[in-house]
Amino acid sequence: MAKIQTPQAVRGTQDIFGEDQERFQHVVETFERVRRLYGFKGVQMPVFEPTAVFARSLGETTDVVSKEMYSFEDRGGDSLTLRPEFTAGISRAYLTNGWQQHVPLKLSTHGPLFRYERPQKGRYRQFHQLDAEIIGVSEAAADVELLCFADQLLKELGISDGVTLQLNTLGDAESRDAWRDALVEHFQAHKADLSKDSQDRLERNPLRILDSKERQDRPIADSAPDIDAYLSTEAKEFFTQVTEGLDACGVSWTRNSRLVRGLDYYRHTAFEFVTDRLGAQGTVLAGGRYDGLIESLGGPVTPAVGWAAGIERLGMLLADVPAKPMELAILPMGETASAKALAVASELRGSQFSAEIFGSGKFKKRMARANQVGALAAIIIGEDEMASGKVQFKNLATGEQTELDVAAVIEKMWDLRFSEDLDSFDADLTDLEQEVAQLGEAD
RNA sequence: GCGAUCGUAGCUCAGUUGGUUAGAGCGCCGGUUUGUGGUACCGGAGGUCGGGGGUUCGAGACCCCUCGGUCGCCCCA
Repeated sequence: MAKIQTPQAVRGTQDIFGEDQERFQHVVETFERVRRLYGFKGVQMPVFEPTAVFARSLGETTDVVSKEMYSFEDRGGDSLTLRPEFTAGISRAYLTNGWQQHVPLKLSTHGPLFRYERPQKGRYRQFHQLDAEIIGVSEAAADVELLCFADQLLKELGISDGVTLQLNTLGDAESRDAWRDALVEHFQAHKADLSKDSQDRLERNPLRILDSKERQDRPIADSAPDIDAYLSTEAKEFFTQVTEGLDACGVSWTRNSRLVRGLDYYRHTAFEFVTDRLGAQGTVLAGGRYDGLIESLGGPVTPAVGWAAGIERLGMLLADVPAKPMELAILPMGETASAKALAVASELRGSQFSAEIFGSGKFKKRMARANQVGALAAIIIGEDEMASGKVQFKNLATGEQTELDVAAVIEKMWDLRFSEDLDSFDADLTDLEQEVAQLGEAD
């Protein structure tokens, strides 16, 4: 029989395992913990939606819709699309489930998204995001709360160093249109000097010329008018409330008047947390206010703000994530002991201790393995122990070994776990004391 | 979609102007040690040199195509 060629993984997909998985998991767990602190409810969304959900909300002409979506016909002939982002699906759910009754609605979710793009580091065809949205609040307080959440998340992940929050306002619809006209006029006057890409953008998406990376565009983009002169009184007031709110919460930010969004439904606040540590994929978390989106899906005018963050990108910025060590390693000797090992393992696990059986291979090897997984102790079960009903309990830190029954093992483990916690508490305390001492010296 | 660059063992990489049986370190398995973590020493497995075609007496190396990674552009988290 001819041997078949093993199929390859689909381009731009990843098999996340080992250290990468630890990083991924750590990002998600931190997000889940912090979002509760802010009272965001979790929500699970379908991975695919009718194509219209994204086509309408993102706009038919955007790159995402026109060339990056995974769209297909199902067996019933309906056009479906693997979600390229969360916001549109959440807005659809808000309308189809009548979630208006829960307003103000604070939602968070995370999961895979799909875009047909050229893969690079930190950029995949199936990628994963964290997402947070506040629907139904038109006040700037929602924008501030969302940004505080984002800021705290990055701090708790330990990656806020070198990441800056860039902030801008796009004003309300009226301000935005006035500014847009002024920009088009400005760029039209310099059209001949713009790059070819930007000349295209002038037709399609003039705001985007502002953040062009093309060298020849920079002088023209830099000399373009800021929105400030075109902001209505209300829009100006809104932005002031956002920035004052951030200052009050101790969230640092910088104004980037060139930061824009291409889509029409974006209003007021636009922001990006940016790092220079990821090359071209510098944006780590981004979002803004999208008061016009739900209306574009056929719903009532509904204010909303949200952000999304790339899990892979956050994971890459993380310092080493220590793997959670296994607490107990069980080493049975021989057939009957193997059966006994399973029983002992379930008893230990039932008492909330993590335990793994290393049942095959050389004993010496298994002992080394126990050490490698970071076990606090090894439990050895052999002929002698089977007879006595006890096990050998070896503390792997001290090398001390005693014969105990399982109940005594559990007791001993509580002590061990407690003293571990105490040690790490002491370490934290020492760190704190040092910080305080340093602060004292600084004064 | 455009441009550039790279692809040799599980991983990180050597491999001379084209020349015999393609190497090293780490990791893995085994032995010295039949029920105890480390070190050392010894041994072993593991490669259709990403894939296909071409040039040549001879290709891991040169040419073409293709797949994939990476870096820019576009777009975006």
